[in-house]
Amino acid sequence: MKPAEIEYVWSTPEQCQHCSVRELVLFADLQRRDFDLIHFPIESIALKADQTLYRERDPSRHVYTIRSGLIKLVRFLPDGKTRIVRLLQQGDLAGIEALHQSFYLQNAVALLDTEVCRIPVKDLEQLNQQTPHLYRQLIARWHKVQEDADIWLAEFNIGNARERLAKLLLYLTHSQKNDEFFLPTREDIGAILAITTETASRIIAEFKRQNYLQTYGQYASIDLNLLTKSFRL
Amino acid sequence: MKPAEIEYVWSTPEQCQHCSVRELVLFADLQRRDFDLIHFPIESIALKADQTLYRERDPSRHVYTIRSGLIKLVRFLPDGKTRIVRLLQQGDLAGIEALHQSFYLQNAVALLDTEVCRIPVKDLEQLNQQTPHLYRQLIARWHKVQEDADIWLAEFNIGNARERLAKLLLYLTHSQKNDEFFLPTREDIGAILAITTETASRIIAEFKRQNYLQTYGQYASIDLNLLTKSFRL
DNA sequence: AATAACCATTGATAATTGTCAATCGTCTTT
DNA sequence: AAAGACGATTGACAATTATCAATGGTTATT
Repeated sequence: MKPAEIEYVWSTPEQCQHCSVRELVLFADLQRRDFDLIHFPIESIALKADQTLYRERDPSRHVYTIRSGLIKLVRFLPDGKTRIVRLLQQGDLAGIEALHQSFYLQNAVALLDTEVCRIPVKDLEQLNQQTPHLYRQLIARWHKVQEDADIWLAEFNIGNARERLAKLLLYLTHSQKNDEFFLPTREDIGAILAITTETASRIIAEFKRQNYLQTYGQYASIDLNLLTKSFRL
Repeated sequence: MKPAEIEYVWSTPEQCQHCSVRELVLFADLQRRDFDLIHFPIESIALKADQTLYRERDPSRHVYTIRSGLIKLVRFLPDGKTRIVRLLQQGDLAGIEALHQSFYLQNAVALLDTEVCRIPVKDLEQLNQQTPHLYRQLIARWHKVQEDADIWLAEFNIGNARERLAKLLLYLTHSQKNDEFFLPTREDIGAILAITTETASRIIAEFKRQNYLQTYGQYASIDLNLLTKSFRL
């Protein structure tokens, strides 16, 4: 990306069409002059649903800022089972482990059509040495890894399946501006909560019957009052 | 800690008695001259088993390097249940979230008599600005948070209770030099694996009967061959 | 030594979840 | 429109785990 383009983006973010830096929350603290330091290419990548961004053990030469859409981070276990260890959405940084290790730790797969910006790690590290304005956001990203891990470990893995699914629904709504949110397939819900596809399906169906949940294709909305009261969340 | 003391530690690590910097793996990459930059106090703290180092939502003004012992990071859920979200041992950094947030995310409780070094965050941040040799290790610590979280999410929460307990035992041995390792109480095992105390006890007892496991008070050792073959780990 | 406190273990039973299989609904392809 | 593919749902039953309760063992305290 040429400096002129960055300048353009920086000055009139509204008009950003391609690979907008405005969405790169990782660069949120950068000052106008910091963008002059960016001489490396940042490519915008459009992923279709189900496409893989990177795989576990792939050489990790880039990190990816998510501009829109939804990414699942998946780990395959020796026994063939799979586990979704995190969901990433707008503003999140995928592949952050590239900052310390030469390969990725998980598989990153798009759940929806998803746009990401690809940032070379080498250049990012160099930029970090040239300006102090990046560091804070990097730490913030690492911090979010820990926060999310805590939530996933503590909230999504304790109590019975109904309670866990209720917490997942809350998590999915909270990260949306409007009421509707993307509801993963029952198989993916199972991989998130460590339950079977059938159990996930049964509970989703039950929640729909009890009007806790309405679904519209792949999307859904919840009745927050009913749900929180029923589960004391 | 005075520069002279640091110098002393640096030159003859064997003779370190109090709050040895040698153990501070966070400072592993620091050069001799970097230690001259450390003008802030690093206190050594001795925790008895069951003592709390810090609590969730406490103001987070320090990070803690663990010199010896074992720390559990605990989260209490609204419904009164508790979950152990990570174990920290020698070389690990407790309270790393202090680098980005003004309060701790979890409760840190010693499982054993534990020695930690207390490092003020403000000073650590300043040191990080004065020398480039700290950054790498900080990233390494954040990275480990993610690695551990992945393991805990993927390994300890999939499969039935017996498989999960087998994986926990492997995890506990792998982090020890010798064969013996600290075996948490059945209640803590339950809080790690999201099973009840009784289930944990039943399986531990079963493993002992099958000679997968021998216990010696709070410590234990496993028959690695038997265990891995029985569970294809 | 006796008692108390605490943790581990075990039993009996209920509740939850997994497994295997069939059906339903929707969407795509022919 | 018909057939096929795929995911969601449901049923029946088995396996696992939780719950409630009692007992055993160890350690600390009196």
